[in-house]
Formats: sequence, C-alpha cells, structure tokens
Amino acid sequence: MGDDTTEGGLPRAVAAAWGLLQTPQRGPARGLDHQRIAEAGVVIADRDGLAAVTMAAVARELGFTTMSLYRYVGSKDELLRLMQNAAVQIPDGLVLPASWPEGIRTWAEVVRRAYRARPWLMDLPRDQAAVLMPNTLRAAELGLATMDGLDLEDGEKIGIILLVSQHVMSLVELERSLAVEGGVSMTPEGLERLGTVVTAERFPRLAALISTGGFADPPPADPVGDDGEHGDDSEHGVGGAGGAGGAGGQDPADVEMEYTLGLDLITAGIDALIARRAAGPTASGSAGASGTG
Amino acid sequence: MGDDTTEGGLPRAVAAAWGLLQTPQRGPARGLDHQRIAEAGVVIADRDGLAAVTMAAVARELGFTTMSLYRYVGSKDELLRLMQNAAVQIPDGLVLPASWPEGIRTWAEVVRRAYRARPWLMDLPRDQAAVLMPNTLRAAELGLATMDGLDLEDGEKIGIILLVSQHVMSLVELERSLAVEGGVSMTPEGLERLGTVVTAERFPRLAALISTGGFADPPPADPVGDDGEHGDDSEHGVGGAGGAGGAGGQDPADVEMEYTLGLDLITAGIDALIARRAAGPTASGSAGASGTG
DNA sequence: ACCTGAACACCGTTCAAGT
DNA sequence: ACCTGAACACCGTTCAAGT
Repeated sequence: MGDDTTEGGLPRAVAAAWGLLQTPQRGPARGLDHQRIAEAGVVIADRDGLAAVTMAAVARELGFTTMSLYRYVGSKDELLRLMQNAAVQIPDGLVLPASWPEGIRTWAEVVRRAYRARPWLMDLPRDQAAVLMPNTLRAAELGLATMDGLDLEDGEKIGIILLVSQHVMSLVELERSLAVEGGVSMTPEGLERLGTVVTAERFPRLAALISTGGFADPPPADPVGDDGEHGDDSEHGVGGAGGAGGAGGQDPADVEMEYTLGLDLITAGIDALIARRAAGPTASGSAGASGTG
Repeated sequence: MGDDTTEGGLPRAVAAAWGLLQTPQRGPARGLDHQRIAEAGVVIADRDGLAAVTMAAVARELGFTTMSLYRYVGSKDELLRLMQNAAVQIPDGLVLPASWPEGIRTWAEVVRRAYRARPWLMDLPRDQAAVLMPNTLRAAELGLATMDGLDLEDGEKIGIILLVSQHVMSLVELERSLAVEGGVSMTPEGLERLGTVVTAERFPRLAALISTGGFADPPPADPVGDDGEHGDDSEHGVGGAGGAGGAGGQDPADVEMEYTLGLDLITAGIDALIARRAAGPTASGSAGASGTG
C-alpha cells in the first residue's frame, strides 16, 4: 500500500539489495548508488552510533547534498534496511563440523560475531523485509545446513534457528549493557535504595539476588558494578536483555555461562525430540517435556 | 554521568517508578504527576502507535502545554521508560501449576499476553533500567517461582527466563508481522521475482521453501500470503522476528507450532540438565548435548 | 539525467517570563 | 511552585529550479 514496495509486493529495499531494481543511472553515472550510500551509513553508525546516521550526515560523508540521496533511496527507512544488509558479514567458505550440536554452536558463534562487530544491528527492525535480505538469507541457509541430516521438519528447523539467533542476540545485548564503557552506575548506595523497595516479602527470590550482590559488582574488586548504557548512540528499541528477565550475576563470565547454557538447553531439547521420535513414531505434533516436578 | 540518573546511580525512571523520588508537588497539587503522564502516553501508544507518542501529543491529551511535562519527567526517554512499566500488566494472584514444565508454559503465556496486548512494548529499549522497573521485576519473580524446587543455580534460572521471554517476544513479533492488517504484500509474482535470485544453487534449502510456497500463502485459500508491516506506528528497533532466521510457513498455525516447539525444547533441555545432574554429580560446568549426528 | 536551494512541517528541549 | 510563550537547533521530505 505504501510506496516502499515494488510491483510484486517486494519491499523496495529487498528488491534493491538483490539488484532487482532497474538502476536509475544510464547517463554519466559519476554519481551515487544505493550501495555506496548504504556503506557510508555503515561507516557513520560504526563511528558515531546509529542515532548519528542522518540523511544530512550520510550525504556529507559522501560529499553530496542531503537531497541528492533521494534519487537513490526512497526514504531513510529504506537506507537503514540497506545498511542492515551491508553490515551483516557472514563468512563464505565456512565448513561446518560433522556433529550437529557442534554445528549449531558454530553457527551461533557466527551470529554472535556479527552482532558483536556491529551492535547497532540489534537496534534495527527485524521484520519480513529484513529477513528477505541477501545476507540474512545466507545466514539462515547456513543455519539450516547445521541440521541437514536430522529428523526434523522444515518448520522445526526454522523455529530452531529463530530460537538460537534470538538467544545469541539477547546475550550480546546483555554483555553490551554490562560493558562499563564510560558510565558510572549503580553504587552500593543505589543498590541499598533499591533494596528498601524490593523487599524480601514481595520479591523473595529477587531480593536475595539483590542483597547478596548477585545483581551488582563483579565478584570482588571493582565496586562500581555495571552499567545501563543508554548514551547518545542508539535511538530506541533495543531488543535485548530479556523482556521480563533480570540479569543475575553481572560479570562477563556469567554472561558466557548463560550463553552456553542456552545453547546447551536447546541442543539437549533437540536431542530429546529426535530420540522420542526415533523411539516411538507416533503422531507428529508437539509433545511436552516429561515433567519432573 | 548523564543527568538521567539519581545519586545512587539508579536511573531516574527507576527511582520514579518505585516512588523513591521526592515528588515535586507540595503546594496545591492540582497539576500533574509522572503517573498520569505515563498513562496518557500509554493511551496514545495504544490508540495511534508508539511513533505518535510525542511530548506535544501527551501534553495535549492531558490539556497542558508541552513544556509543562518537563516539570515531572526529565526527558522523553524517561517518559518512555515510565510508560513501559505502566503498560506491563502482570496478573496478581496467579497460582502456578504443580508441574514445573506447566508452570513455565503458564508463565510464558502471561508474558505472551502482555506483549500481545501492547505490541509497542517490544519497540522499547530493554536495558538495565527496564529490567529494574517494578512490573518487570514482578514478572521475573513469577518466572523464578516456576522453578522453585528444581536443582538449578540462580544464574541458570535467570538464564532460562531470559531465554523463554525472548522466545515468546520473538514469536509475538512474528505473528504481528503476519497479521494482514491493512497492507497487501508479496504476491505470487513478487515471490517469483525473489525466486529468480534465491536460486537452488546458492540457497538449496531456502529455495525449496520459497518455491514450494512454504514462504507464502496460508495452506490453500487466500493467495495473498503475509505482510511485512512497517507502517507509521513504530519508530524503529523492533527486536523481533529472528536476527538471522527466516519465517517458514506463514500462517498462524505455524507460528503456534513454533511457539510450542520452542517451549518444548527449552523444557526438555532443562529436563536433561537436571537428569544428568541427578545421575552423576560431577563438576557443575556446561555439558553439551550428547550429539546424535 | 542528475544535483541543488529553499522551504515545510515537525521534533525535543531550554529559558525567561508570567501568576 | 507551577505553568506558559517564544525560540533554538535539529529532523525527514518535497518541489521547483538549475545545468
């Protein structure tokens, strides 16, 4: 309905990224193209944060005026989508290990590396348009390849790489928020103030975590625990550290533990699913975990 | 370092939400307070989307001028944080089922209901400040309660509710993007165009999904499959449908299947972790899945 | 065909001034 | 103490005009 979609219903940014748009340059062609514009945006985002990516800033980076950009990208939104594709770097000739759990771990590491290299990717919208971009599909293809021999349906495999990539992103986000890059943050005094209100009566489980310091300082040393970071770099809509989760244990080792834990749970879950399926070829639907409690 | 943090290092919005700020009204008090301001913001976001939440719009909703708001909230960012807390509704007297996997499923459903009721919550930053808000902590406390008797460390429990809430959010985001609310979208022709470039040679696994229509129309019927939606409601930074995942199978039933699958994998993973622990009380570190491939 | 200047309608935020 | 008017520096985007 909008104008950011081409005839076939493909989002314009998707068509552009795949080279499906008849490029407007036919004459001298000494001008711009969306590739160069997207790359300039990436440079700015890397250097000054996503909020600094302004039509004016991108144009200045390229030595053109702001309005010239509109010859090549329909809107800032389209630019951001092109940047997303340009910024995701997926290794090309990667050989996956033979064991599938190792394969999933390897793939998770690839995804993690991509997010770590460009944390602002996590502040971009991940909707259907983002999913159809070339580099996103390359990543998805690689993810599917890790489960090649397994007795899983396509939908299940997709669900799994969705779960894994979501998990990886959430922990990169968490580790980013803990990086003490330049902000003070909760002092013991602030924690105490919080403790007066997160009482053991109302929050029996969390109060313990807060009072025992599980919420604050890295083991001993450094009394200025962690950091909320919300500087001037990212606009909004992070997408990160747990819709309703807390962060218990705030040093990098704990983040690494939770990263590994999540992958272990997922692979163990797959293992159980496959085993159950191999044992009894019943229906196909979902079959909850056995239940121990 | 910024001014959006109180003495103890607590983000101002956190202190305000917990009532730790000496409220500025002492006189006639016929004016505003952050609670009313946040609620007005919620009303606007519910009605017109998050992008419509402008300082001017909020003030108008309340019958005041824009600038009066700055007496009560330090910045728009602070307002958004207060809105996040005000908008999350966690049921109060909820009794959890005895079986822990059922408990986790119940908790996931609570989280899902919260996101479904206010999808714009997913476009808000989820950083440390968000995590420390009263209603976020109430949700986390409830999540921890589902694992009360289990042989898991605190960090593990937190990792699990992080994983679950992230999964739930990602699927609500996916179902939102599929809701055909007012946009056309990829026609068969658009899919064909995409197929010319997502070739079987370069994307053997995905090409199949696209050509077999696994990417488009709900089983039979309705030839206009899905929707990318990126209207004028949400600003940016969704946080949703899979950093690198695709969406294979695009009708609501498939989304439901993936929702259930994810929870099943996680609970099965917990089951395996506990069982392994009960069997051999070895060290404590991570122990990968057995590996079947 | 491509680029530019000027202008528009909006942002969030500040500050001196009113009562 | 609280609210307001006027103003500032910035956005994304449009459009007529230049070459």
